[in-house]
Amino acid sequence: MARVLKEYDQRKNEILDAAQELFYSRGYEQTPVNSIIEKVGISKGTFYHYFQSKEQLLDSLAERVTNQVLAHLEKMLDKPNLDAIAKLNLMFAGSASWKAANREVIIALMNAMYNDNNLLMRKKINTRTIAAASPLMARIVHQGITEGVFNTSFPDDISEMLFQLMTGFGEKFAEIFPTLEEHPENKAQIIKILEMYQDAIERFLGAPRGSIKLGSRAALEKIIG
Amino acid sequence: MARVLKEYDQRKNEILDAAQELFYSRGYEQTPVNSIIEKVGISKGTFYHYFQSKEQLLDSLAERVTNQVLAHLEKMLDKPNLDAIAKLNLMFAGSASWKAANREVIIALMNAMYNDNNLLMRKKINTRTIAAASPLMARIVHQGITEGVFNTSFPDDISEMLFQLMTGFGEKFAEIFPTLEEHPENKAQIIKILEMYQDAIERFLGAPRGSIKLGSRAALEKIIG
Amino acid sequence: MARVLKEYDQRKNEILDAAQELFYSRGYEQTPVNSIIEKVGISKGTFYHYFQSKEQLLDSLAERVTNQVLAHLEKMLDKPNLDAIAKLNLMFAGSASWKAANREVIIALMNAMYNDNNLLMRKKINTRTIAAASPLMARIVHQGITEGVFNTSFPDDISEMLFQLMTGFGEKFAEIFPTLEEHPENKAQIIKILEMYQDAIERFLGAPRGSIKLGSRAALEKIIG
Amino acid sequence: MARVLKEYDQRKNEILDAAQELFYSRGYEQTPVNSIIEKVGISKGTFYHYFQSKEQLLDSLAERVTNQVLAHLEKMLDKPNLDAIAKLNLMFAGSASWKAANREVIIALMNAMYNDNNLLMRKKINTRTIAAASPLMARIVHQGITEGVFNTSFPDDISEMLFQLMTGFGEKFAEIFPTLEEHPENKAQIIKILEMYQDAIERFLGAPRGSIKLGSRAALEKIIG
DNA sequence: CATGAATGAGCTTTCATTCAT
DNA sequence: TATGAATGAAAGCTCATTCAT
Repeated sequence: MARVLKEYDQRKNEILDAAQELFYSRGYEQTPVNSIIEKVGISKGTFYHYFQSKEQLLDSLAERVTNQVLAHLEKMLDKPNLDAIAKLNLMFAGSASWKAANREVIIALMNAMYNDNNLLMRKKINTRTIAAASPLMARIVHQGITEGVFNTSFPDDISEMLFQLMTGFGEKFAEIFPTLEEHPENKAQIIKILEMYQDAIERFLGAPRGSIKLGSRAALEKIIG
Repeated sequence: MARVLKEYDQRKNEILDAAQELFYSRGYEQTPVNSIIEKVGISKGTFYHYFQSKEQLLDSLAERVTNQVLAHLEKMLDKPNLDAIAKLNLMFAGSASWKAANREVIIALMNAMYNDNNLLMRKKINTRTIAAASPLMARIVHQGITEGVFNTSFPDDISEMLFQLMTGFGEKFAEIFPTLEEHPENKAQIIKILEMYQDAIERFLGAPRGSIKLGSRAALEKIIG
Repeated sequence: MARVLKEYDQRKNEILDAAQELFYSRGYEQTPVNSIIEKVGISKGTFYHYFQSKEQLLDSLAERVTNQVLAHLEKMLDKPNLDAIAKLNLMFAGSASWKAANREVIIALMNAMYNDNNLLMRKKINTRTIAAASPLMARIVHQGITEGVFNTSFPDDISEMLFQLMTGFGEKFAEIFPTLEEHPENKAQIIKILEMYQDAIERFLGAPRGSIKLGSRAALEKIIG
Repeated sequence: MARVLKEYDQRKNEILDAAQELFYSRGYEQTPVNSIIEKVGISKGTFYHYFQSKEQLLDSLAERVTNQVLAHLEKMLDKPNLDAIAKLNLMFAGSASWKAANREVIIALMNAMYNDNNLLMRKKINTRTIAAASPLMARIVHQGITEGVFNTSFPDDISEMLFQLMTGFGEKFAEIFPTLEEHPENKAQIIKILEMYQDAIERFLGAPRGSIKLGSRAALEKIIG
């Protein structure tokens, strides 16, 4: 193999990129180190020059994804004059994977994330994201209470539960979405479930009926047709 | 090895028993078929006589566990003159793993189930249980609506969400519980979270404040001290 | 590869035989498991069916060699009417590798055993042999004391030292022997060193001058010419 | 890493120092080049600038150790008016590792040298030391013969055998010494074996009874208590 | 029904050494 | 002199599954 020298960080990210794609599509356990290095075009030794083990690579990956998500969230929420409900809806809409424009990408993403081969990776990313994002969300909940639009006795602990619900919705959506092509009648069910989760979050937070949007109707229509 | 003849089902259940214990304690992927047959005291050939593959064994196991849980639930709910809230609380209390009497057993169970090595098995059992138990719960929700104590527009879909919440509480509990020995101050947090989940379920269902009990206070005290 | 079924012990010994030959000729560390299985004509899995690890194979091998040596010694010494000196000389002569008839075999054996690639195996075999054979030798020493031909205050500990000397002689012999072809004048040195070791053993044991023979002169001549 | 320029020999010795420590504590085969360069704080390239290969480093190390030992011996024996027995005892006492003051250091040294991971290094150092020190010892033996206190027909070859015995004693000592803490009763055995080796050397050289001391009783007591 | 020897592709990891900079 | 990214052959080992008996 021709020797190609690169900057440390660049090479490291190349490996992380390749691993992310492969882990998403095949799962962590089902992805041999060999596949990763082939994809990057490096040798075994180079891989282990950057990561002590395959598992450590998974951790690095989870860390990177979490940081990206968080940076995205923080940037999005950095608008002082937004009210709590707007911020929350922004958060939901922003983190919703469906904002992506086309079906194929979404299906790929769904298969990637909500796949039994990927439970470990998902768990790691989820745990880290929840830990890091909970304070952000807690701040929004407090703001909502101050604004008089939320009403809950558990502003600091509630965020974890909200994440659970969102994850739950994500899984349910991922379960039904791929069936739409063959069973267009399921479209109604998706909408119903969306409304159920929105209703749940509203009740949870004691927010006004119809205030919470897990995604704009327009965005949803764009995807599920 | 001496040849031992046994009734087909008995032998099959012996294998399932051994596998269950090993999968719980080490995880599915981390348990080689060899360990299972050693534990049971049978040969390779015998194992593959009863199960086509290791994965098929996992499925059988998930099915068996689900059936047990379900039988338990159905038996428990087979009391026509119980009101919906009583039934729901019975369901929560019954499925709560903490009803077990002593700390050690609970810690073992927690480590068994809420362990990253066991994500796949947990997922399979969860999915099956939710699918099978949702109709049961839906019936209770409908009963509650009829009785005028519940108020929701999604009586048929809500049960899945309720299971999610319960699982979520289980995970949170499993996370904090083992720390109690060293940090008794976390006891307050467990109680707070319990109350949060109860509050959430009440709000979801539109049930009266204080009506839902994820477990009696007495039972909880018995365990967390 | 065609599946060839064999009895457990037979196959195990086939593997030990192959390993012994390879370890002797190349050394333990320098012999990959792959070479062993190729030589035997079995698969990786079969190898690990019989031995948990490569190191465990080495231990088994050392054990087998030791047992063979010991069985040989015990059989040889099982003559009640032999006096101590005769027994000891028998032991030396018997264990002397040079009793083998021809040069090539001896050179091969020498290279096999007294080779820096083989230090670990040699050490393991030595340690085991010494531990097992010391009591045998101690008994002879005691017999000699009783017969009035030996005189030492350390009859029980001396055997280990005797083995050391024999090993030492073996190494020295192995060092000089291969040079004889090119430097026939070294023949005298070998004889001198042989006499030195004999003299040393006699002095240790307080045995009569000229009583100890590490090998008959005739046998030696036969080999070194 | 900042580029650090040092005198060639100084840097080379730094590498040798690090390697010596690591080889002693982990063994040659078990010490990767990476560990050495990390310890020294240099790069891969620098290492290979000073040593062509890892094996060549081992040889350099063995050479250095041998030279140190030899220099020590020569300095010690550079006293014209000492008689042969005194010189020999000085040699034994001087090379005995137990002259070190405290248990911990000795145990560390024992573990370092008499460890199966270190057979190769030990062999190399031994071989070199024996080759270099034998003439020194032969001179002492000749002196002893002249003085009428030694009596042997093999003054020139005997030294190698003496080294073997000393090594043998060293190994035996290393075997028993670490057990003393738990089994104080082994102390008597150590003393007995010491006496056996002294007796052997005396008989060997034809030296007067009680003349040879592998170490002063006082020094021994100081260590084994 | 039961045995257990046999398979072999596949895994992760190691590490002495090279070489462009 | 010095750096450290890159190499890649080779290692030991795992384990679900097969099949002759």
